[in-house]
Amino acid sequence: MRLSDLDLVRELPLFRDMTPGHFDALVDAALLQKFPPHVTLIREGELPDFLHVTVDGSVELFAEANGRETIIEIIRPVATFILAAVIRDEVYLKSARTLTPAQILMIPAAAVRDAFGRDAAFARAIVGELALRYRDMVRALKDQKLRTGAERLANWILETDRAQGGSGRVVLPHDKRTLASRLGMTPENLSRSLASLATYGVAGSGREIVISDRDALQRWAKPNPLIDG
Amino acid sequence: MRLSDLDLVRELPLFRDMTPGHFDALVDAALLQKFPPHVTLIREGELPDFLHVTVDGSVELFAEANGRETIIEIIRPVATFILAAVIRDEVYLKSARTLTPAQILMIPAAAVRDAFGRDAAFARAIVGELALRYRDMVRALKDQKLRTGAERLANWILETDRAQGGSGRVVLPHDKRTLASRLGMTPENLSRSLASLATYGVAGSGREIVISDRDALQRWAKPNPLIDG
DNA sequence: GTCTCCAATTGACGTTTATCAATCGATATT
DNA sequence: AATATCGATTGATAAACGTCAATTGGAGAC
Repeated sequence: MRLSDLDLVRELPLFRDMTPGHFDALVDAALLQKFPPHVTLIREGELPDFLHVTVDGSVELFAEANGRETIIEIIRPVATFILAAVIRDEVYLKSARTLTPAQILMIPAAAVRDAFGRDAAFARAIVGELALRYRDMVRALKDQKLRTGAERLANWILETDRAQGGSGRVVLPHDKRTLASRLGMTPENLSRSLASLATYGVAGSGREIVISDRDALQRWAKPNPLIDG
Repeated sequence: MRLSDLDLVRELPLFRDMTPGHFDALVDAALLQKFPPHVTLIREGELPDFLHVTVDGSVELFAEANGRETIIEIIRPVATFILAAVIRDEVYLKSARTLTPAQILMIPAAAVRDAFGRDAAFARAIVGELALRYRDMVRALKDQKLRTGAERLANWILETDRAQGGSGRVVLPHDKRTLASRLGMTPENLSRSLASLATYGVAGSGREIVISDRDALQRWAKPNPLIDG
């Protein structure tokens, strides 16, 4: 692993306050692997072997039922995923697949549980991380149950603009079909919803969306800090 | 607090393995209060003061946005709620309101955080609880995104029958409007969905639902252990 | 027992969303 | 440059869901 990558992992809230020796033990037991795009890393229903850390590239966590499939969340560097399954040692509820070429640090589940017992700071960090993730899921559920598709899209645009610096120019981090699945709609409806937001000064072309009248968009979308974060 | 109630709390996975002294300290700092039905205990957006434990009665956790309102989950004895907000010391994302007369044990947030630092077993239990709740939220989100309203209802009936002993007679634990909100639909649509399940041998009358052909219902509802638990 | 009240149901209608099919358009390939 | 490819868009239609209004029906009040 490149030193710079290791530093990035070290600075994650989950690992930041660990005793150096314990952190080294985790990293020593870990594997750093490169994957091409569209590779399945994890299949829902299987038991967890590793805690995964996305060092580079992005990963979609999705779930299937009946013939349908939906993206639950998208992981981008540097972040961990499937922590809850590792902690409980129960089957994955989601599958994981690379969206882009990706570099993933895989830490054996047993090593994580061991470090949890030894390192109080790590234990605290795990609790904080789990509570954060829980809250993210609550937000996502509220988003889904309390908003229409167009509203979810509008608020996603506002939120993503904020995350990208607030310039009013949003660059889509992936496919529109991927975004549609994350937002809980079909690609067709994403297209139509985006077109309908033109009324509020939103113009999309290719992978770029321009917000020309943020006030109008906000008035309509009613962003909510208890949903959008 | 009655001894039997205290025993019930003591047996919760969250407290079961605590050192007796630490548990007593928590309980000493706590308040046990009785509330009438339909009383708001917590308002979303406020900062947490207490970890709540439902000792008796049931509590709905709900959220509002725009003019809409939806139930995120329903807490029944004996269980804790809003643990994640207490851990992170961040605002509630959900409001809480009694559905029935209820007895609630309220443990000061500071005491919980203190016990977390002192008692390793308690820390482990908190992690387990949070991971469990996280997974419940993932399941709920999958339920919402991957199923239609009628499918959610059918699987809720199957799951509730199982929880009630599998007799094929399900007794609704609350209002139909409450159930509708939990399932993410309107009361009107719940009515219609239930009526449509007659095709698969489901008959509802008042607060009782009878499953006369479980196989047919299961074939149609396609229950999924990675959603329904 | 009758009345009142309110949840539940039913009907009619409009909106939101999904599905199927066709077309467009940008990118990559040869 | 012509062409193949695939994501994105558009159109038409149907299913799912929400809303408004009216009615029903059962539990509690008197």
